[in-house]
Amino acid sequence: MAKLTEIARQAGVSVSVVSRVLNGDPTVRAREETRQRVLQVAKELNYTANYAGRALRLARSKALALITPNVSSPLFADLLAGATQAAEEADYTVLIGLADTITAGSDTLRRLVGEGRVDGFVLQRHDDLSDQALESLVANDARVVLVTSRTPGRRGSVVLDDVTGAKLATEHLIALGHKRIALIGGVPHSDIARRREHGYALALHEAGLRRRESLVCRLGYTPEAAERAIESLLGTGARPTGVVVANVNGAIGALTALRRAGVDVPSEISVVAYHDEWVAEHTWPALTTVKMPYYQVGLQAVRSLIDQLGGKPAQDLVVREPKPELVLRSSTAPPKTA
Amino acid sequence: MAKLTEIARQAGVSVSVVSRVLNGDPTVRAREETRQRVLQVAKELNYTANYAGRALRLARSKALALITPNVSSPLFADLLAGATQAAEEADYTVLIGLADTITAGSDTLRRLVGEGRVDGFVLQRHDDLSDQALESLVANDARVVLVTSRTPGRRGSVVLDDVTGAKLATEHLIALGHKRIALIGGVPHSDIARRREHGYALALHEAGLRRRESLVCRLGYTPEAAERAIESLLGTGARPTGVVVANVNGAIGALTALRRAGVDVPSEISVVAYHDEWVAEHTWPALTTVKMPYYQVGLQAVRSLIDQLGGKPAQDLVVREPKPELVLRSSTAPPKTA
DNA sequence: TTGAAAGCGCTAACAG
DNA sequence: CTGTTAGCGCTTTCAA
Repeated sequence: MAKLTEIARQAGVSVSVVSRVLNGDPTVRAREETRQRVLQVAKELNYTANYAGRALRLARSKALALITPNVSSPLFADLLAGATQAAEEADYTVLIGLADTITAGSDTLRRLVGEGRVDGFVLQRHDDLSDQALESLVANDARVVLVTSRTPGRRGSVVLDDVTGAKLATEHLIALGHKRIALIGGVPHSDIARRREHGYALALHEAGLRRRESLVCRLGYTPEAAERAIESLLGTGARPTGVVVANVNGAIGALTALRRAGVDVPSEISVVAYHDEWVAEHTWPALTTVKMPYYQVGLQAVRSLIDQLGGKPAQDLVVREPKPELVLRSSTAPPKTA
Repeated sequence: MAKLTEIARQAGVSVSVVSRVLNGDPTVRAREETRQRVLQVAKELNYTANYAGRALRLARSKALALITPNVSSPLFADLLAGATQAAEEADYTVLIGLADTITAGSDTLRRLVGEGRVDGFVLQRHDDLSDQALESLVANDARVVLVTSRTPGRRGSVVLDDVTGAKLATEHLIALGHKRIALIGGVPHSDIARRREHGYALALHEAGLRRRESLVCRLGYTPEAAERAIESLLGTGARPTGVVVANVNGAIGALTALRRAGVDVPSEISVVAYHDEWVAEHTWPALTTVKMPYYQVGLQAVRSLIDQLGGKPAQDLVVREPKPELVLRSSTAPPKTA
């Protein structure tokens, strides 16, 4: 790879001029002719700045890491796309890290920035990483922004408008005439789960419906957890006629469990899922979902992060646009007895 | 972050000693006492080597990129896990890149290594990137290994044993007594598709069954493509009683299309899919699949790559272990008329 | 308007 | 057994 000295030699100028011209240094004050010559030679030699040299000199890598518990989801793909977009705008590169290794005691994060591999990161916490663990990991580090989840006593996060989304899902069932509506939510101490549950409760409350503790399950977002939730729901005396599942994957599990139990969807029980992804179109019946603006979360998160790295105060953002959107498919219908 | 000079000062030795001790330089020949002191101080100061400094000096980043058209699949997660494992063994880091931007004219790849961000990459080509385009991109670059696909006239690849896998899927239907077996394969010019089709043909041939051109569709691996394939298959005079779909996602689309057409699976048509992933358990009916060793592909690919970077000649590998495995679920049964 | 030179943190060849 | 030092490619201050 061509380097600065090479360009300088061929263009008959010094390296410093080359560097300044190539970086569009505002104080270029180089003769236009010289400038053109430098650019010309750089192009001819197909110059690309050596990353390590620059990083060493600037003490900044211009790279960010996006840490997630799970890459293999279309939802993550959206998040990534948004993050990548924002990174490009600011000439940053985004690396992806698996959160498996991020546990309370781990110093993976500190190492990543300590080594200077990345300047900061966007962290999507694992659902069962406690608030304390999280805080001990990231403290008040300005080089981190949390996504989809946040933690008390710490600024720097971008989350979905979970309450509006969950409320929308619940309202859909209410509008269809359902009165006994169950919630299959996340694990008890997650703030995400709390917000979604709040949206659910809000919708019930506004409709004047009673919220029954026996109708809310808090086992988590996996298909298996939802299967167990359905089993317990079917075991109760007053079966729900509709259920909102706080996650698509859970909803898929719920459908499986209902089918196994011989309960028809939607005629006996309606199911609506939080989050939309392509499989929802291919389940049986096809899932009615609420689509959330994940792309925006990624976008805002890295913008925030870059702002923070630039010294701006950390913020806690809630993405409200585009608004949560109901995607009507076939898993919801009016209750039989309505 | 603590740096070498700092450690040297506190330990009362020179930087070179520190560097050698910390890197486990075989020629350490340092007094055990000195060694311990250095390690001690390094730990106290929580030292981590600055990445840029090292990369600049060594002219190697010790990082690899895994380039893929699609992160959002459990299959990719497996690949990644394998790659990460192998990378760790050799003290490399793996970055993930999206292949969207990798088109014929693009210099993204060249740039990545040109900048010195990565030393090489594992490339999973996009299905509709032609052989020529691919070759023009990677030429005979020793810093690249191709996964799941390969291209004539180029060494350095790791692929699945597609023919055995597809053969296994087909044999399963044959064993159930099916005679008219269709294939929903990949796009025509893909070498992956060719190998899978070959496995299918081989199974038919060994069983003495005739292979009918009207029963093989080559529209690609997406759910939509498979839906169209099913429609055309149902339109033909002699309907198949079993179909092997060369990809899970396609199989999910196939199930949707069959349901829409009112064709019962498996009583009227059996469906078996190539590749296993969690959704297969949750479709209706649950999909019988052939599970392929994706993890191993990732593992071997980065091992190969690291070998190549070390100057060893490029190889073309086929992963045969663990063997393709039939995962029996509910989408296959003997044909009605058997 | 341009050039010389220092120095980012590290490794390794060489000298003691 | 340990220290000195050059230099990787780059940016930037200072001088010309």
